[in-house]
Amino acid sequence: MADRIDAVVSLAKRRGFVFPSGEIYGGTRSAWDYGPLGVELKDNIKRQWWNAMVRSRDDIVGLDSSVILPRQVWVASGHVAAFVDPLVECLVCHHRFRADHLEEEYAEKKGRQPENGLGDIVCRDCGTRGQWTEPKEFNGLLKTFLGPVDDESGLHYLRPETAQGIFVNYNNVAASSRKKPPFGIGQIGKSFRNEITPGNFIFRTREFEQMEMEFFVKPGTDEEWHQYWIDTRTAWYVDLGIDRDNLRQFEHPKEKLSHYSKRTVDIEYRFKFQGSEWGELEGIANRTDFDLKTHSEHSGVDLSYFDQETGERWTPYVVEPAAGVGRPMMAFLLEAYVEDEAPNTKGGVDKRTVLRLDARLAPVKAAVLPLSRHADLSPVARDLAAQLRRTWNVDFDDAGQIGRRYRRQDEIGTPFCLTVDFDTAADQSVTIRDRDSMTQERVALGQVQAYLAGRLVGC
RNA sequence: GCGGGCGUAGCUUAGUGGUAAAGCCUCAGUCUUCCAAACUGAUGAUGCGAGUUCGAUUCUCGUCGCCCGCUCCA
Repeated sequence: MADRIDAVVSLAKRRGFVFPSGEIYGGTRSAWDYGPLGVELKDNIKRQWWNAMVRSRDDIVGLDSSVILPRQVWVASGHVAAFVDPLVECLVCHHRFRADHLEEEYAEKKGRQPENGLGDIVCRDCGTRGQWTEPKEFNGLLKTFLGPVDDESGLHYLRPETAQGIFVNYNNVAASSRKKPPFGIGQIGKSFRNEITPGNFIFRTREFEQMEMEFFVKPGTDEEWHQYWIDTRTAWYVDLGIDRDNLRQFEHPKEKLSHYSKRTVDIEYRFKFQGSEWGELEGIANRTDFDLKTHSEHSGVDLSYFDQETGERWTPYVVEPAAGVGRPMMAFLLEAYVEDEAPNTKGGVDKRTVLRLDARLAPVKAAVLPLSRHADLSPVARDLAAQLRRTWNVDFDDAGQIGRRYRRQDEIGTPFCLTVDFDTAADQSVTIRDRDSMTQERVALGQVQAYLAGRLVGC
């Protein structure tokens, strides 16, 4: 239901997760800024990915490569050819098609090339023959010009994927870290694509962040590794709180595979967008030896591997789990968003909006809430918050009624609320309330740090 | 980029060719106040630009943004 998405988008803006970029100037299409809570959540997602994919494994190392690469990289990678499409538009129904696709379809159907080019081709949608605009180049790559002189010689592309930075550093990384296949290189960073239709909140944007890992394996073992990564990556989402029923694996049809891929499986989340129920979180592609081979050919630098044990020389195959950051973030928010009911002091029942985010993802781990602004409470509470802040992101809030403050924390997914009350001075304890179970425990001030550490494992 | 729909406080909604209204949120204050509903007060909007008009939030045009579709994919 789109209501749920609307509710999350609204919450995201109201509470400072995500803002439209450049809003005071009317906003710019398809760019979003991450606010104080958004940057924490996004950072937590990236940290969890990095921990799972790089830190906790001895067969994967990290990299942070440049957004700007030599132009030849994108020629070699096939992106210049694949991302620049000649598009034509039907003059009658205004639908757009790739000119080369139309001619291919014609040739496939009739067994011959169209004699008059597009003049022979019928619009797939409205049936009109030969009424097309001139083909227009549609470039999916963002351009920029390096150097003080603004001419073609300075033309560079912003990377449409982080992966190529890994491939061109393959030798550097393998040699310096003394890794040999099977091993991987992980990277988190921004990429840029001139998407024709950005939208659905942070789902598709022209500037976006990726978490990519290129895993280099011996040819012949690639399919096994591919399946391993499909399963491993799916389990990662489940571990961080996504219901397995809201995930599915989508097998790309052979004819729609990217220019570099032998097989690609997407992990999709049930976003329930209007018009499409499922949306991709992450694509796991078997890129074969396409990238290392093409860079070997274009650069003249040999990127093959000599296996000392068997005496064989081969170019590694690459299995690539490539995730977005914004997409999982949106999925985690949607998954966590619930409106439940909680009893109030008046004997009635209130609606409660709560983000049931995994504690590892929650932007704020704990909130310290003095029962009131009374002079006896706030100093103790501030000291406690300052102490905990050395370890976690901790909020302090003493404004207004206590119930309202609990709800505010629920709304941003804070797992624990610590309340300093009028007994605290006497018993040196605070009340710790759990977001999900709504249970309360009295914990001695000296034990708070240890109590939270036991419940915020991995944060 | 093209076609269609839509733009009033942070949110949800009123309203008018002549001073733009409310609820929620937010903020300040009161109250030994543990789950958004007490009391008092405060901030805050017609997306932007042009045209018609004595006067435009209202009518017209452009632009920007959002939604749907084409397309693309993390």
